[in-house]
Amino acid sequence: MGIVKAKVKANINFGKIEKKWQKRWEENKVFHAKEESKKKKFYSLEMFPYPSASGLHMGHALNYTIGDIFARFKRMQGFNVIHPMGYDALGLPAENAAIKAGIHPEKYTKVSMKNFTSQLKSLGFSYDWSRAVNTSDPEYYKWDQWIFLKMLESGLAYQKESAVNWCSECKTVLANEQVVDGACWRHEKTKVEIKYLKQWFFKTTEYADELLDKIDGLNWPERTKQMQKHWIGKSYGAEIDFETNGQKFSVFTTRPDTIYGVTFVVFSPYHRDVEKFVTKEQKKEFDKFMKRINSVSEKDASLLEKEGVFTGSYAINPVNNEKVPIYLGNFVVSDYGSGMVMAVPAHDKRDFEFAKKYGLKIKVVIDPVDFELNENKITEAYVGQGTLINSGEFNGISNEKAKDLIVEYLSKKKIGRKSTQFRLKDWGVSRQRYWGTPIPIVYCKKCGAVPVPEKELPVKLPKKVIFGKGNPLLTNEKWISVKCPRCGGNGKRETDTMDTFVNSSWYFLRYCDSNNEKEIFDKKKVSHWSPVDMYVGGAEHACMHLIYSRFYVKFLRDLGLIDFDEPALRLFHQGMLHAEGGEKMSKSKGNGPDPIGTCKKYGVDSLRLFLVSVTSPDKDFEWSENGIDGSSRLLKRIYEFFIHVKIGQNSESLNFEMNKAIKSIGENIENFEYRKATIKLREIFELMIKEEKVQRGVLEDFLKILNPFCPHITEELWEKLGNKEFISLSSWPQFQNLKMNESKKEDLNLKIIDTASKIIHKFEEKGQKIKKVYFYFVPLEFNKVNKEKLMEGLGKEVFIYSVQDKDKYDPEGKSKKARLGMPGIWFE
RNA sequence: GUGGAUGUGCCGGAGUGGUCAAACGGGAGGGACUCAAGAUCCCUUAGCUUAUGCUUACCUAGGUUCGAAUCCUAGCAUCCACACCA
Repeated sequence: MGIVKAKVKANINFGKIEKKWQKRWEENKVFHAKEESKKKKFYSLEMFPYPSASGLHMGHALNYTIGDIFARFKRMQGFNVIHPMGYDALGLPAENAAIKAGIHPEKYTKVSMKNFTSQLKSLGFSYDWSRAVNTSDPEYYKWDQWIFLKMLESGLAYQKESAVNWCSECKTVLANEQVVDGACWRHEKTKVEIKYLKQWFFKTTEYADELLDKIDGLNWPERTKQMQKHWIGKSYGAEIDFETNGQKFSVFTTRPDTIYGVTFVVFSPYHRDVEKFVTKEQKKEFDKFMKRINSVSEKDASLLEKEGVFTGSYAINPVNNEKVPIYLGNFVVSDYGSGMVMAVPAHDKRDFEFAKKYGLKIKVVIDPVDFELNENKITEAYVGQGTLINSGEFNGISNEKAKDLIVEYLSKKKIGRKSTQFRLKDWGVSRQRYWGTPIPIVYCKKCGAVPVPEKELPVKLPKKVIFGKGNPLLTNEKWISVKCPRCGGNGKRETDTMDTFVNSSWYFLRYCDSNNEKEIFDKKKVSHWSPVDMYVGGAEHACMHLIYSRFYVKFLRDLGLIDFDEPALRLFHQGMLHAEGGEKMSKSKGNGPDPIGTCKKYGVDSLRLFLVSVTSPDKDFEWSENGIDGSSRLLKRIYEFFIHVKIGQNSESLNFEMNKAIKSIGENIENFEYRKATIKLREIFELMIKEEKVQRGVLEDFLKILNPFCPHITEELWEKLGNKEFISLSSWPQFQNLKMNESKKEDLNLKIIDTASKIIHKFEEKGQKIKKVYFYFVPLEFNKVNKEKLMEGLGKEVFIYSVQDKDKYDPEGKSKKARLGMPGIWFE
């Protein structure tokens, strides 16, 4: 019999309940978003996933749980919520699978997406699946191509030569991530070479100022904003014209005040004109140097020690006509400024290091004033302030002042000018691979690069290509050969595809009208739902994706397609999930718990609750099997309680506490303090089970505040209470100012008496006699206290004031200490 | 190096200047129920000790205050991001 009893007790079957409600939600289109609603809209979005073959991982589950809780909460608050999901389906892994396992990327992606969809559905997220987008669908990337054409028309898309990583074995370009220790990921022995290809760029720099200026208006995490600012990196300085072999080139500097201290000039090895400067004598050294540099990834380059080589040429400093040697240096960034720097070793750390290494001259031009800087004994660069010396007519001027004066002087002489520079580069969008959006361009011998006409879009990816050698698109001759759209002559298609960040830069707009076949989206629909009100995703996208989408939105706005400036008003980054034991989770180690398996074992609601109750969602946390067991236990107890609870009048204090919980949990969710909310839920549950009977309203309120976290079990219990409608569509309980105030007033008096007598006791212990006690209350509380009670409780003469009283007796300004719950106190 | 964040008991973490030996969860120990296990429930979990008691406690050192985990100053440590941007 004991076994039977146990069975009855453990009667909750999470899996069955989950399936039941997921099916009902879907059948009743509970989470479909419709424009006609009179309610205020709310756009709740999580970053869409790349559908990889390995399926959903716990990080996804965390990301989407955080977003789903928010969306469900907003829905209950009465907003018309749009909460879509889709797939960022184009990308390298699918192509790698084709190369390594012979699976066509299309098939790989289809299977992965199907798998993702069923997994996401089984986790009970409240998505409107009817709006799903798939970026590998020609009906989607058609609009990527359309935007490309618009960029081209606006002069924002252009071609220029740019360096790429090249593997001579694969005969293909490698992404930075495919470069491992300077060699190809598939051919360890094949060193990566640098090749220059003509590639397409988007002029992100055109919007640099706006991208920078609008950051402050965003309700985004501070560090993300900081990162974007740094990424855009606006700096003020001057361009100065140097001359060599009769050719002028301008150098950007933030330190024009040190122009007289230039002792050499350094070019980036990737500078376009580098070879022009290399003399015959230095050719050998130059070649040796270039061989050592074998990745375009500046990350790699930055790990190298400072290295350089003399070109054999000299440049002339325009202010004093000094001849200085031209070097190449691996620390100079090719895309920043003009790809070259004037080196002032005495006053710049990097230049100093370089000069020491190659025995170059060091010339001091700023006198630190409080100590002497000797050129022969200098051990590190002096980057501080001071007075100019060795600087011709500018000697004796403070270097800060000299900055402006020298720029003025340069402009007058027409050898330089004021300038601002951005670290932000134009966005190179060409990728020499298959599984991306084809660039809608045809090359014609007569007409050059000709855009494919809009009505011929989409340019679809051909299915028949060969993977593994070179760019797969080059292997389909039939697809490549087309007539030139302009002259009708023989042309060839562009075989580069676009960076996949292109696809993700505007997907959130397409969600608003994802099935539109006629246009990119309906303007009205987008302006109804957008911009995104709440965006949840990983911090790793702080720069790339989140800048590119801001850029796209500004561009589409200027095209007149949308009427707002920023893609997402509020942003939240979830924390990183670590495997049990603290290591990073990785597929290779196999130490990541699988969300689907976990749900089967403990239930979806248990997982959801656990994911947000360990720590605050923006902090990293460690997976714990025990922890989820704890969450699961709580849900079982809740279920158990609801099955057996007697409905009837409960204590007044439970009503009061429930009311408080409604308020604070609502605030907690709004601020992503999910953990605190779950703590309150536990507390209120503990109070509830102490009651003999509980009112129906209290039970329902409890289910409602639990619903965003645990939607399945709450639907089930909601129905068991006799409700016909979905709890997911019910409204968040109203917070009311309940009575209880009476007793609170008592509390305040008692509390003050208690505290004050403690202090009095201390004073009197020290031998100080106290006769009078003065209290200074905040105005709100001033009326709530009772002077007689205080006198009685303390046995002293009591004076009470409001903080605002002008003629209060307050010798030590104790009234300033008053706050809610505790007055300022002064004794005599 | 630059920018940001953080330091609380065995662990994860709440925490408003007084109600803090510090919520909640996990872990550990003990007990109840059971033939037993699981589940569930109860208790304990800084030290002395068992008293409405004392001592030591919220990174360290100072300070403000009648009173500090909470405010200020300095230091130390940890984490994250960007890393040679001229």
